[in-house]
Amino acid sequence: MQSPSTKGAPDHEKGPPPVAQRLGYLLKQTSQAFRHRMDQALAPLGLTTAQYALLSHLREFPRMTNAQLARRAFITPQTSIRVLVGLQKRGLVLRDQAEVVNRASPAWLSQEGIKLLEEANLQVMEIETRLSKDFSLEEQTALAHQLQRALANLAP
Amino acid sequence: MQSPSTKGAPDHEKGPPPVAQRLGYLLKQTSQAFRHRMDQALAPLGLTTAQYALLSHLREFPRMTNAQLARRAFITPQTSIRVLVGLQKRGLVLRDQAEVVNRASPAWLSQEGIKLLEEANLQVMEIETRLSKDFSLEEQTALAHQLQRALANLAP
DNA sequence: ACTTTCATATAAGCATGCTGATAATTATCA
DNA sequence: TGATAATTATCAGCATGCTTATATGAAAGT
Repeated sequence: MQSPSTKGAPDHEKGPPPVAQRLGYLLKQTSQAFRHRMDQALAPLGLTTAQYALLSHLREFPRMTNAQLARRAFITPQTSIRVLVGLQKRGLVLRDQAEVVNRASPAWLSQEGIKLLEEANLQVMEIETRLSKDFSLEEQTALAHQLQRALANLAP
Repeated sequence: MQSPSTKGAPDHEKGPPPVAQRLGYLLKQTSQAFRHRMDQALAPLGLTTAQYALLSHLREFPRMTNAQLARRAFITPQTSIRVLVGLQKRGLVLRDQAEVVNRASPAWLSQEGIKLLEEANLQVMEIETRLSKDFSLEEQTALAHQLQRALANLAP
């Protein structure tokens, strides 16, 4: 089977490289694999990756509003509100209507939420470690820096 | 604002590092940004990133069946069939029921599909280039290799 | 004071990723 | 041969990302 992209031709006539070799594709594949592992590890706790992420952010910075949470997680507020309300209905996250100031309603973790998050952290750190298990410290920071550069390059 | 994860404490008591510093999170963020750029660039052509990926795979290896396509793209066949049928309904992808062998129905691009893909490629290669615009060739391959290693580490 | 602008919350709809099902066909083995 | 296993296509349902849209307070400008 011969791909049309690999036929010899002058550069200006050549199409794009095979999908499997592109950085963007590799990035997606790796990130997807990571997400998949996370979902599998968290499922027994009744959590998804997005829910775990939201709990984690809220643990680091309690009393964030939905808008702040969304900015921190780099998702739209419409996406985060759904996850937030879901966790609130399960009693893992609390929000006090009485505290609403400027239309913004701060959220924080319940005791139950903190407990569940800590259980989840055990699973997640294992995956996080596994991802870079044969990376030296230098390689880990190199990867992080390169991803940050790539991210910056993509900014508008 | 002080995160609970950054308080000084013996290692065995310390919680996980801040979310924003974790490799998995950075990976997701970068991949998401890339996907976002892709969706924006492809929208004027009426294509999504997933549709573009499917068209690209099919251009490289025509006559793949849905199952083969899914394996190549590392997604489930249930996901790819939806995208495939959508493209088929728009006439960008063709599948001949008469050619069904072993229950498998091969797919390929219509002329229109090829044309649209080639337009899309112009946009996409620009983003792909932009991602690594200030990377030396060595840095590019280093990033690719590290992502491949991480991917392998995550494999079951 | 009135209007225009801004930030927030939240709903709704679409695409894509997943899992869980079904049905059909082929391959395999007892 | 007849039962069991594997492969394929495809449906349905759920979560999460996005965009578009609405409502409501707060702030700023004229």
